[in-house]
Amino acid sequence: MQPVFKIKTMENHKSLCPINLALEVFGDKWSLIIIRDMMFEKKRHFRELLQSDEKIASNILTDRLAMLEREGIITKESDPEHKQKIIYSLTLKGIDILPVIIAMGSWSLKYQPVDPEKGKHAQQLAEGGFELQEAIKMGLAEKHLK
Amino acid sequence: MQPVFKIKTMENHKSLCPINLALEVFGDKWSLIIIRDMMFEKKRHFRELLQSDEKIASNILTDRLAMLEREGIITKESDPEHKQKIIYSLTLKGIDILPVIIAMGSWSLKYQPVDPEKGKHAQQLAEGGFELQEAIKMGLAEKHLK
DNA sequence: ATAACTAATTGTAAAATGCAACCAGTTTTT
DNA sequence: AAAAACTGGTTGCATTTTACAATTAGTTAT
Repeated sequence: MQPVFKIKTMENHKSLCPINLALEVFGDKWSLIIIRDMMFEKKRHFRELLQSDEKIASNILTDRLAMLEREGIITKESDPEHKQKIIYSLTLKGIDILPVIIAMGSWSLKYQPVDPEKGKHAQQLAEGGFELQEAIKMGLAEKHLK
Repeated sequence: MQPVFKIKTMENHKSLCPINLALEVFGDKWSLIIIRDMMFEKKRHFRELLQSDEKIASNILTDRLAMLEREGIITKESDPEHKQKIIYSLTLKGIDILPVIIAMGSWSLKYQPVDPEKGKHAQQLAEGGFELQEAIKMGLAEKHLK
C-alpha cells in the first residue's frame, strides 16, 4: 500500500461557513493571545510569548505556534546572529486579524471588568477608528513582512 | 460551616486584558456558532441549534447555553403556549458581539475557502458597512429584547 | 569550563469534547 | 384514550486537549 496524497482542498472542515473557518484557525483560548502579544507587546521570541499574564504552558505555545505557521498566520526563521533564537513574524493574513481583535476589545471595554491599564490599546483603537487601524497595520507590515 | 458568598468581582480571570476577557466568554469552538445561528438563522430553540452543519453534540449545547446565560449573553424562558418549548433570546450584550462576527466573516472571505452560499451574510455585511450593521442590530433588538 | 539561556520535549494528571443511547414530560396523531 | 413523535435535556464512556512540572540538546555569555 503506497502512501496516499492528501487532497488539500478537501481538508476536513466542519463546514465552509466563514465564521466556522475563522474559528477553526483562531477559535481557541490561546491563539489570539499569542497574536495580541505579537501585535501590541512586540513579542517575537518564544520566551517572550511564554511570559504573558495568562501563563500559557510551553507545550501549548509550541503547539499553537506550529499550527499558526501551518495556517499561514505566522512565519518562523532563525536569527542568524543568535543561532538559538527563533524569530516569529506575522504574515499579512495574520496582520489582517487585527479587526477581529479590535472588535473583541471594544466589546470587552463595554461589558467586561477590563483593567484600565491593560485596556489602553483597546481604548485607543476603539477611539482611533479606521485611520488608526490602518496605521497600525502599516507599522506591523513594516516590521513583520519582508 | 455556613455557605459562603461568592465574590463576583473576584472571579478567577486569567487576566483582566480585554482580549482575554472576551476569549473567556466566547473563545471556544462553539459559542460563536450558537450566536451566529441565533443572529442569522433565526434559531431560538434547542432542537434548531442542534441542527447546524457543524453538528454540535447535545451535551455541549446544553453546557454552552448555560454558560452563555450565566455570562449574560442570552436569556431563556419557557413559552407559556407550549410548556415543553424553551425559547432562547440574545441580550444587548449578546447582540453587541455582532461586530466580532462580522470581522471574522470578512477575514474568512479574504483568506479561507468559504462556500459562497454560506458566505452570503458575511459578503453583504462586509459591503453594507456601519449602517447595515446598525440596522441588523435594531432588528435583533426588536425580536430578542423585551 | 561553567553557568545561563534558547526553543522546545516528555510524562502524568486533569479537564473538555465527542458520541450514542436514554429519559421524563408534552403535544400531536390515530 | 393510546400510540407516536417531539421537547429540552441527561448519562456513561471513549477520545482529545490542556495543565503543570521537570527535563533536554544545543548555544551563548562569563
